Amino acid sequence: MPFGEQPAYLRVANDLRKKILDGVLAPHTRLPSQARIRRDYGVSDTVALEARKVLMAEGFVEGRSGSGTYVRERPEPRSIARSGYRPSGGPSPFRQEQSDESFKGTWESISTQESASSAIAARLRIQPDDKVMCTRYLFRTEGEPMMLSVSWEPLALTGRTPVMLPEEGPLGGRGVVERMAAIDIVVDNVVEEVGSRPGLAAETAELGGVPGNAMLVVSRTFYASDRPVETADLIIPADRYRITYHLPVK
Amino acid sequence: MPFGEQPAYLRVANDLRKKILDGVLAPHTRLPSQARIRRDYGVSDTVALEARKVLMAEGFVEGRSGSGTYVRERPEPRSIARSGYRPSGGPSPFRQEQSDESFKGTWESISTQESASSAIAARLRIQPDDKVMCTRYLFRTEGEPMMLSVSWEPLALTGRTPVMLPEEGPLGGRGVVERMAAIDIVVDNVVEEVGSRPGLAAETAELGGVPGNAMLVVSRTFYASDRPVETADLIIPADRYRITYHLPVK
DNA sequence: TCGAATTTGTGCGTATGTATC
DNA sequence: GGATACATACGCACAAATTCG
Repeated sequence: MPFGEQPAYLRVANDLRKKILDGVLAPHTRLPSQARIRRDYGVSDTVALEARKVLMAEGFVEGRSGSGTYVRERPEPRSIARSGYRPSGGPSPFRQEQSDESFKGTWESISTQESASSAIAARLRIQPDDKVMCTRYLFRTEGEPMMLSVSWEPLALTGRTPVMLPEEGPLGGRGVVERMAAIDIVVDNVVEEVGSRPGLAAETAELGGVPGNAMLVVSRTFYASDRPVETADLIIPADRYRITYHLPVK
Repeated sequence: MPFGEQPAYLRVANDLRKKILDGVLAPHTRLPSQARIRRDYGVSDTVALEARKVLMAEGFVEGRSGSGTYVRERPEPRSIARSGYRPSGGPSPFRQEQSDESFKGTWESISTQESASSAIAARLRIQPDDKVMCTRYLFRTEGEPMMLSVSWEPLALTGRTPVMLPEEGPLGGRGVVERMAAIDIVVDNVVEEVGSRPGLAAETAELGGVPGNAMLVVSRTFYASDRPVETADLIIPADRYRITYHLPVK
């Protein structure tokens, strides 16, 4: 690569990106195939592959094995409502009610009993290696994977009660607040810490995208007055979703 | 790759990631070189390269040409409180920027009168090209740039009042809620939308980092009952900060 | 100061498996 | 089934940056 030039795979990626942004390659259309790129740009297979990888990492295109590489739609990120504040009186002019629907999708979950890591122990204010019930979720909306979630509950609270398993029994899948109420624990406040970090390979494999795509991570802890009763990490693709908080101002 | 297995480059990446997370490979230490990975894991050059690329995309390591691939330090992001809910009813929570420890710092600002873009007009529910007061902020904590902010207020509300300029006059720098109260507008709720996107060159130049580094973007709108009175974008480096909401559970 | 060895980053050609059409 | 396309994988070459004797 002579001085001052950029790598061939970036030159190809830049040209294809420009065509996408200019609308020459519209959403849902197929990118030139790897073999086609090789001929069109006079580059090797490797360069054509690397160029496609760049656009995939940037979220402009997605590869479908056996079919082709397609330009992705880049819709305005959808909002996920994280608090249900309503102004008192009158019909609410806000749209959170609709965003709430986004959580009405389907989900899969699996629960396992584990020992608390030091990080989780600190969040739940228990001792490391204390037993916790760990539940992993994959939420979908309209069949599309939307959110990964890992939840931890101290077994000291729920062990040997009907709500020990979050998704089993009469209150299965009813949420932390209702389940805890059933064993006389009043959940009355929650702390949510919102951050963003690159997605891990295991996460992007489930939610779509490639390793490194930005994820929104919500670390949520429910409290019964001052006592933590559940903590969870919610992992959400940052390019497709935003998180909305509606708060009163005192 | 037989059914049920994962690609070799992910197997290698997973193993190296585990060593980083377990502390076997501490920050600032060198990862095994590509040639070394090839021998250690019995894989090809391509696989070793791809594995390193995964870890680089995930932000765990950074490559230095000619020198090696090094484990990055990952400092725990600091929290920025965005809601001052107190179970016992403590001090008034608005204008966290000043009352909260994490925001004890300095800021610069500059205000200009502008015409509302269509996006801002929609957020403030005014007509495009209506006049707005636009104020740009750069917040610092301990001298470190922490947050960029751009705020818009409809001049139809504040024009020809003492609070027209957010940072001037007797209530300068006192926050939206107090300033609006001075002209008999009761700000009683706020919506914050948290998202993440790659930082633009202009933003990373002011906040540090390189273009493409993830930024947390909070789109905040203050309302007087259902009327928008101010909207702002807060732009925060995602690798250094998280945003904390403390909420009651109904 | 010089030069050799190492390491990353880029690039090439090829082969194979598997998904889709 | 055949053709096409993507994804993974192997082996190699070379330039640029760094390290070290």
